[in-house]
Amino acid sequence: MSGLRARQKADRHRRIIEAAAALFRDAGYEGAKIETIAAQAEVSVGTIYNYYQNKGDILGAIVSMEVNEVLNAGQGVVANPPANVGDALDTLLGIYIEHSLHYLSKEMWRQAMAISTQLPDSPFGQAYTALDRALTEQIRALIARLQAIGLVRRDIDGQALGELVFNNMNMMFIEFVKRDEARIAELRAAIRRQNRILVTAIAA
Amino acid sequence: MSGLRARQKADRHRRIIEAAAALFRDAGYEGAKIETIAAQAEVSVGTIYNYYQNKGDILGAIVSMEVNEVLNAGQGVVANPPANVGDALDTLLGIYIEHSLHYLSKEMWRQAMAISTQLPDSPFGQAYTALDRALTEQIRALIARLQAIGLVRRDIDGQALGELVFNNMNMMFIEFVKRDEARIAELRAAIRRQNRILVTAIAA
DNA sequence: TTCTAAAATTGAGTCAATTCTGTTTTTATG
DNA sequence: CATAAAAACAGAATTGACTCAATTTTAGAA
Repeated sequence: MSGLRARQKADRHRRIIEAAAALFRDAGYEGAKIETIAAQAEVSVGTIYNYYQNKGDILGAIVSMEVNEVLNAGQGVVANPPANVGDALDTLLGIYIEHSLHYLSKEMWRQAMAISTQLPDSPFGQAYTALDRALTEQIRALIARLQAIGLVRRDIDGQALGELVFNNMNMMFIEFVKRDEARIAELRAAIRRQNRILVTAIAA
Repeated sequence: MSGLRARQKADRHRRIIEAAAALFRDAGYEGAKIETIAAQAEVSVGTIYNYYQNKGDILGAIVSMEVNEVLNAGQGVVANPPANVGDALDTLLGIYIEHSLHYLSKEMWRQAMAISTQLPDSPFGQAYTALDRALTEQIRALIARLQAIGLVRRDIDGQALGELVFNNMNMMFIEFVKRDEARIAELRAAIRRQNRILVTAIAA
């Protein structure tokens, strides 16, 4: 049961994703027609829908890969954070933000975010929510680490703080991808300014 | 130039919105077909597209009315806030949240939010961004008021704090509308818990 | 090898948003 | 009042995501 069929399946998955990624990049999400993706991937339209529930799920698969890379990169910071609360947060969030436009254009992010709120119960909608949670959890882990080191007061509610920091960054990121002319440097500066309030409140 | 034509125009606008609102409520956003809205409003499909760029903009008009009511209600709190930082924030955000499901179902919110990120440059996309800014501004105004009264430290960056509070609430609200079973009371409690960190940091 | 049931693929067909083009209504002017 | 230009309307045609019944391919038993 794991021979030819499984190999073909994996291969078709890959071909579909590659075709879609290329087209999303070149023509934008709306501009990429399923029919064209199917032709590029050398499968039929029906087959695409056998692999993904809808167009959004194809984008979802690409987004998930991207965010998982980001999560991986973040691990390093959590394990070995800068010896200063503000810098630690800035470094972790900086990784998230700088990585974010590596494979995905702002337009792709806009679509992905839109789909995840529009269809929260679709495979991608659930995956996206899980990714958000994973990012929140990583921030919370960083805070816990800083508390352990003694850089953050122990009596701070780490869970609530992690949510606050993530929610703020995420909302700022949403606004960022909504404006094509917005620059990463400005985004990071704005978030730093907002976090400064927190940093002074929680530093040990 | 301001006689019959203008009156008919206003009347058609009203009829379209009323028909759409009723249908969105009964059949959901996706379930409401433009053709049906047109029939209900006694105009043709083409006419609807003469008044609104797309289906989302119709929903947008409804959402805007709702949010403007909320902004109005918020004014009262800003003018006369509870004599305690935590309660003041909780009261204002509480008004936002409690009002939010008055005319709009969670499904309608999901669609509205999705459209506003998907098409940030459409009429509704821009209007939605403006509404977000207005809410942020109102929170900032409350903070300024609390600083004037002496309940919040004067050296706090009111702008950044306002953004932080709004962004966190908004993100929590997004997660709230994504889960049909989520309850308002839990949402408010979670936000209160997050804000507690801020409150202790900024109270004079 | 040959056969059969299960799994997967195909692509023409459906459905609903949006566009397009010709017609009608309104306004402004002589 | 007549009339031409401008604005708005109607609804048929287009478009593109998604479905589904028929066909093909695969796995494994005989």
